Amino acid sequence: MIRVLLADDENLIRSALRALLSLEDGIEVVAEAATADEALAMARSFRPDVAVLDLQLPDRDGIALAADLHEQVPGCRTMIVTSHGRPGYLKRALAGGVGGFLPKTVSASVLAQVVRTVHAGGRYVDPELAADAISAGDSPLTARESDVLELAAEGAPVEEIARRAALTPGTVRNYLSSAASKLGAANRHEAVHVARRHGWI
Amino acid sequence: MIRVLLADDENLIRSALRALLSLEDGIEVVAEAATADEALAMARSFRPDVAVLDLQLPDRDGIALAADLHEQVPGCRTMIVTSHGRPGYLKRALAGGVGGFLPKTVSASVLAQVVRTVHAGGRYVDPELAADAISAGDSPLTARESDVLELAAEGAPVEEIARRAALTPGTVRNYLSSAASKLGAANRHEAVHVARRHGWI
DNA sequence: CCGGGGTGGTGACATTCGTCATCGACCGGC
DNA sequence: GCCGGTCGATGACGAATGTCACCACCCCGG
Repeated sequence: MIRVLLADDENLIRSALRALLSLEDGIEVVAEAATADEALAMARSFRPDVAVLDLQLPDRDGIALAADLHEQVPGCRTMIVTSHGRPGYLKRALAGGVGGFLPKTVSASVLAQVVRTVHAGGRYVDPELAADAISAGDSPLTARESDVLELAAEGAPVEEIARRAALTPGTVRNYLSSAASKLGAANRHEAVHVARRHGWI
Repeated sequence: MIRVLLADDENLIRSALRALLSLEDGIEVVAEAATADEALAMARSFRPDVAVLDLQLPDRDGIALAADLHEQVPGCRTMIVTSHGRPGYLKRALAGGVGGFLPKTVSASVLAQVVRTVHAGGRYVDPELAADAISAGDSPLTARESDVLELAAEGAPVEEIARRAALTPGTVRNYLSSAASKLGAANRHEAVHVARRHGWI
């Protein structure tokens, strides 16, 4: 019997997934959590075999949670289910030792199959997401460029970004400018959109 | 027996909801659709009592779909389930005759109860969303301001917005300026964020 | 019929932003 | 030890943007 932990902030989805997985032979949902912290606590006490995580949790993202789980609950394999299959996330997830990465558009039988695959130590990535990730490639941005672009995401003026990044306004504009040109955007706001679409910020 | 149509682009969620609702007495899922067009066609042939719609469908949003359903499939009541409970959407939905509006964070039992309430001709709105909507109030933007702000959402320069809106760049700047000041934003990009958060665009 | 509000426009002005050249410091690899 | 890349900064220039004042038109309600 594969013991599964579910982590998703949406109650409805969570209980729905539970209902789905319970219909499968050899799979048992032993715990549910709505936040990453809750999931971590649950995992420590219930010791599940596989953790099925949503990518976006209220307190932090599923990738960070997976890393914590691997560290604190050895023997618990992880897989991520998400609505927004940005290529960058997939790379980060795989680099973090996540065993499966699926969009929520897959069918229930695929989900159950992937739970089994991951439990057996295998890996599974949705073919379409994989294709996106390969064609999208790595982020061309440097670490600082990503930081600054992220701070620009809310539409704040350069001066505020500078304060929040502890940089000179001039430097901020340089980074934004180079980021925008790397992303083929006309300005930083379009650059934010491009980077978001690729999962680079 | 309440006959239900499910419309959600995410296969997993859809079949999970089906599994959930099927556990309830007196509720039967008679059709599933992944797009608005598909849902419309399904509804015409299956004549469901209640349509449970996702807010975001690939071809158009759940509110527009609900309007089409009311027109083309009389006797079919509608309710919307969503991950993103922006206040503006709720208002638009209720104005469009939608009977129920829920976030996906509700429990399965609430969902089933709301299906029954809506089927009986009643209305149900998640209390928290209702509170948000009331406190958020109406959009302070005029029709044109909203249009222009929406075109600005992708970070396009003023000139492109002007072309796409068939306006002079100067006029566009006037609208954006007044929209930003109404929203308490320092620039149009921040204004876009504020408007998005409230569901006004 | 008059006023107010929304729409669409013009012109001017100051500010912000994008771009570029250039500089120094630091770190890694060859 | 030198070279290249990233980080951080400065200054300068032109273009884009935000802001304001003001105009005209239309429509609707009082």
